[in-house]
Amino acid sequence: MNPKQPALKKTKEVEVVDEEEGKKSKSGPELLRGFRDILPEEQGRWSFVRDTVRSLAQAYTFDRIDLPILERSDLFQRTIGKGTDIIEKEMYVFTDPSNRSVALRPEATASAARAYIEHGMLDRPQPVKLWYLGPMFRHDRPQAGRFRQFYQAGFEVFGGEEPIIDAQLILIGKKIFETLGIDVQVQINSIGTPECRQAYLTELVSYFRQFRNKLPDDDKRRLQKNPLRILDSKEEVTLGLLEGAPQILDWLDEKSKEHFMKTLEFLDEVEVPYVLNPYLVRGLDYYTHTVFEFLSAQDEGDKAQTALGGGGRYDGLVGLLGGRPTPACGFALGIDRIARALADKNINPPPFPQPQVFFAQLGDAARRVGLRLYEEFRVAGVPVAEAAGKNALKSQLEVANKLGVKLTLILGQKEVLDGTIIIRDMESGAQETIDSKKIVSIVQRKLGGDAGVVAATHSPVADS
RNA sequence: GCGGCCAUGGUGAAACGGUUAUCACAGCAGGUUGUGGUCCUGUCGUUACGGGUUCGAUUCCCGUUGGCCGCCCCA
Repeated sequence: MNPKQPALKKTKEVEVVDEEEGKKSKSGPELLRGFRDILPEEQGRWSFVRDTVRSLAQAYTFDRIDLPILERSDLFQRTIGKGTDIIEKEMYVFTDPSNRSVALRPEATASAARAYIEHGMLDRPQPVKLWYLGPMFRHDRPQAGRFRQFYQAGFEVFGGEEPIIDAQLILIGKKIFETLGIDVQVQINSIGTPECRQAYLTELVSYFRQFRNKLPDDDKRRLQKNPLRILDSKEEVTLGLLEGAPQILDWLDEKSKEHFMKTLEFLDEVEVPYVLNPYLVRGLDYYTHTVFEFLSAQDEGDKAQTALGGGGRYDGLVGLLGGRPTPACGFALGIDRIARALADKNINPPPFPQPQVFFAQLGDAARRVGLRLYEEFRVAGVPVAEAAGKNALKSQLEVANKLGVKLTLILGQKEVLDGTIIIRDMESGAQETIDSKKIVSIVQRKLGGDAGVVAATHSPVADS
């Protein structure tokens, strides 16, 4: 294969040139830590997840919104909370060429709130229901089901304070998992308003202060930094102490209590089972009232990476960002983890429809005619596979065989001259030569209903 | 960010101080002229990278990078 030689040489040269910065010399290109490629063979599962999210979003009349991946870094610093890990050590923050501090979004709720304010969505009929899907970035230590670039689908409702909104969001999440065939447990809690939470925190801290010397280091640190987190400690000692600790539900004001009770009632109404988890707290500062998580029901016991989604109410967020105070509620789903859960459960979504027809050509005259034929088939909605780079008929048939097509069309010099084409049934090996003008309709007839299947199922929308 | 385990071709494995690193699958090229699914042959790796110990290293040591697991945290 002569033509390959120069190409190879060229890539080598390029590599050498690229070396100036890094020390890595002869090793190939490498993925950045925590980043990954989602390969064609995983796309079936991913599309299944994305399509399910999309269709339920539409069914519940949410409007799609696409938000930028890069935002001013203070958007996240102000909303997520200065003390949180996300802001303190996980955010990709850098200075852009115009010397502005920007960040790769670690989540999208803040962006959605920003968009809501910036585009005056408060002038639209409330509540405004938005959904999105896209990559998020956190510089966390990678682990199974945890990547530095990961995908989230999110649902946000702005401008509604009714508990029915909380309940419906939970229902939507639950339905998405149901459709996908994944069992999840809904855990729910209320952390009330910032005011009653503050009162509770004071109480909680003073409770644990008595046992300060007994506490493990991790929990001492939490007590200092983010006392609420002590609630989901895994330490034996702390778990024991927790039993006597004040419970947040007892500290909720009347309004918060009512909101929570109503949310639960609505959930009962639509028969969404939930587990009341008084220790459930979330990592972002902006939450108020209802918080919830979707946990993989699979492997209880060890809690690692089983949170497939979570969310809650964030009534203060829009106001915090300078908008008119607007109640809001939402949740996000971890697409990577869901895709992984499907793989673990061996749930294989309907595969991408494979082409049923293969086109084999011999010589340039046939290639030329083939190019035109290919268009005819495309217009007729019949996808045709080919191996245009190959010359020998034998190797083209090998490919056709591997693809498992029903029919192979063979076009050589002779057929081009005669205006015919050979159609070969791959199963029986039977061949017939037919008028090339009739080929599309004959193929359609031979494929019966199958040909049309192809177009429908998966719609490749960029990034969604 | 902390701790532990690991790293052999595209994939899955073998060799575990000693001659040209073995096997399977996949890929590519062939087994004469225009016909697939079997078969045969060839080809595909500076054993992740860098350094050290040694007469000699895939095998031992150190560093880097990456993966996995636990913690932290989160989706």
